Amino acid sequence: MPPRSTKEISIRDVARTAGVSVATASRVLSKAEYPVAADTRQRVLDAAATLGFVPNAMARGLARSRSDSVGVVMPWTNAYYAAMMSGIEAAARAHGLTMLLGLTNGDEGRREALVAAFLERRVDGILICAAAHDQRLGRGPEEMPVPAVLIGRQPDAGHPIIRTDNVAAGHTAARHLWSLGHRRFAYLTPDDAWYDFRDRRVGMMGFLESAGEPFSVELFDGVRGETDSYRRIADACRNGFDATAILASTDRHALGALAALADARILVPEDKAVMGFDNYITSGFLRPSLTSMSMPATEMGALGVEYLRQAINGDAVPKETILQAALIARQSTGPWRGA
Amino acid sequence: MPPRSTKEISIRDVARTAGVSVATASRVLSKAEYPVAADTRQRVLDAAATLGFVPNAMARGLARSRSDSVGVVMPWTNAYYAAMMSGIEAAARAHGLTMLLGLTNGDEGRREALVAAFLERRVDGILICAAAHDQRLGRGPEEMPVPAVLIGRQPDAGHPIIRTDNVAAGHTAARHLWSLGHRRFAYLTPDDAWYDFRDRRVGMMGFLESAGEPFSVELFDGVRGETDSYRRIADACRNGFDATAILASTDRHALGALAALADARILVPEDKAVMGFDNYITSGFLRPSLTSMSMPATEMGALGVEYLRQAINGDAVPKETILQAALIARQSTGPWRGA
DNA sequence: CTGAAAGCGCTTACAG
DNA sequence: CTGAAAGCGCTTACAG
Repeated sequence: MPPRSTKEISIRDVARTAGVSVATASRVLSKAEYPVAADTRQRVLDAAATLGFVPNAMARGLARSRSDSVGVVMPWTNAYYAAMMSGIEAAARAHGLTMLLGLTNGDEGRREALVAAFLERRVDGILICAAAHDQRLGRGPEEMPVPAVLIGRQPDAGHPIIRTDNVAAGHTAARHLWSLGHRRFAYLTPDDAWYDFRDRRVGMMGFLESAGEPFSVELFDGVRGETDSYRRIADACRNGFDATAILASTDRHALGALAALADARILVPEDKAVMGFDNYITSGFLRPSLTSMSMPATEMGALGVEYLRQAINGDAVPKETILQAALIARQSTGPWRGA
Repeated sequence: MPPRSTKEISIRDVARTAGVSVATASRVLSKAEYPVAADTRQRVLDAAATLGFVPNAMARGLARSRSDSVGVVMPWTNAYYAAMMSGIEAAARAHGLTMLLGLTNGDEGRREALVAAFLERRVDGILICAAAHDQRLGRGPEEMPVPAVLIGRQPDAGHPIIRTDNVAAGHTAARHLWSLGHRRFAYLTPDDAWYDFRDRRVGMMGFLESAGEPFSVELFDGVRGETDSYRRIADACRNGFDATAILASTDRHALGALAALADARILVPEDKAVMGFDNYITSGFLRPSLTSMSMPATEMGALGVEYLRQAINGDAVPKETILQAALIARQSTGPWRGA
């Protein structure tokens, strides 16, 4: 492999070829508004094109103290975060920002390492997408030399935050099941340490307690994924599982539950109803199709970048923005035989 | 919002505080191996810590002509690419590389724009993850000032490429269905323009033609997603659909087919078998669970970064690396009543 | 083991 | 409308 030429062609070469100063070349190349004689401008443009000039963003960033980039820290790349990422990327592109992506893979200790790395790269802003379970407080605005925006419920570090009203989502979900006649509920969740899952449960309980009729709730916690969910519900079915409405804290949990019920020959929705959160793209094509609360992941991502841009421009940003989830009713919740 | 202090604390401040030259400060701060007197080193480290020094990666990159970053262009953030991204991010982190991410959203014209943007940022290498349908040739190694690696089948632009043997995957899939007794096949696909989907079909045909017994294949093409897939199979069911083995070019297509069959009261796998590609995380929890060919997406991503690193170091990289998909047999393909 | 100095490629007051 | 020059914050031969 031949060594790549050590000297890149620079704005100085462009200036020389165009017969102008570097200052002028810089102006036509990057200050659209700056007044430059038309023919001078053209000469510079031609020279740049001929030489195949590719401006060096690091040099530019160094000179301007601005990198036109944003750092994004995310826990994983599951469907929920993938949707968020898609919203972030589109908005970043729209604003001419490059997106630096870092994943914590559930190790929230890595979050600070990622933020530090982004800071070395002098990103203009940082987007921190919650791993819902982290109780740790990240650095606050004082220790953060650039604007940061949080997406998803997480400890209040003092940055603007965008999140979904999961209490309301849980409330809506419970009300939907209740309206179909259900009074005996089960709630499937990994852990109360995950804000979103706890909020959904709290919302459910809130509705039930305000409904003014007797009800029961069986809590299944420590449920990690679809496999866990499957096992727990399969076990329950063998031991007189009397809940008729299973509210799963995610569609993936719901999927495990649906599979367990199917294998136990329990009909959905005739015998028991199942409902989840996230409205995974696949959920409408399950049989029975899965009722779910659709989360505004893409919107939160796009809004996060928008806020970041505003903050970078020195504009004010709402301290807390709360979006709502939407009920997508499907076959898994009704018509229910008991109703 | 108070204006952020315009002057960041620099290595010069660290040097001054430590009572050494900038050169020495630089050496202890970024050349671990460089011989520096122990106490001098400590003074620099202390000064840096006290001042809260955060090295400026743009300045560093400018001086070293190296950014320690890689650009990644991806079509979307669906589950397949999300897995790939996860592999890329982990490998990049392991090598101390920052990942810049750009999405084309299916608009392959944007690929070149992304590459150009990455080049301005002077990434050390570029990973181009195929949108399988693009026939356009990207820039070749001559027009690419940094190493590039392609992931996924795409036109040969001359860069090292890592891909999955989809012909073999199609072959394996067909053989699996054949071994269960199926002779009448259907293949569901968006379009032959997508290399992966065409290769899977070609592999299937190759197996069938070599099997030495009569067979039939009904081709469903132009099938875009699960909704399309549902409609097409629902239609077929109404019009004497005689294939017994439905091979879908992705699990999402398979999902639509499964739903259509369920709604038409056609039993899977008793009456017809269904099989897909991708082995989506959910496929094992469908009822019937879905047999699928598992793609090495994460591995391809990780390997891509590995190759990039080698190329950046000037080491040779295999021109073409072909990984294999794995058969994950589940209920949707058997035991089949006809066998 | 340490330092002075040139250089990386751009931008931007400042002066004309 | 244009240019000379200083500066952004680091690295690295070169010399000692």
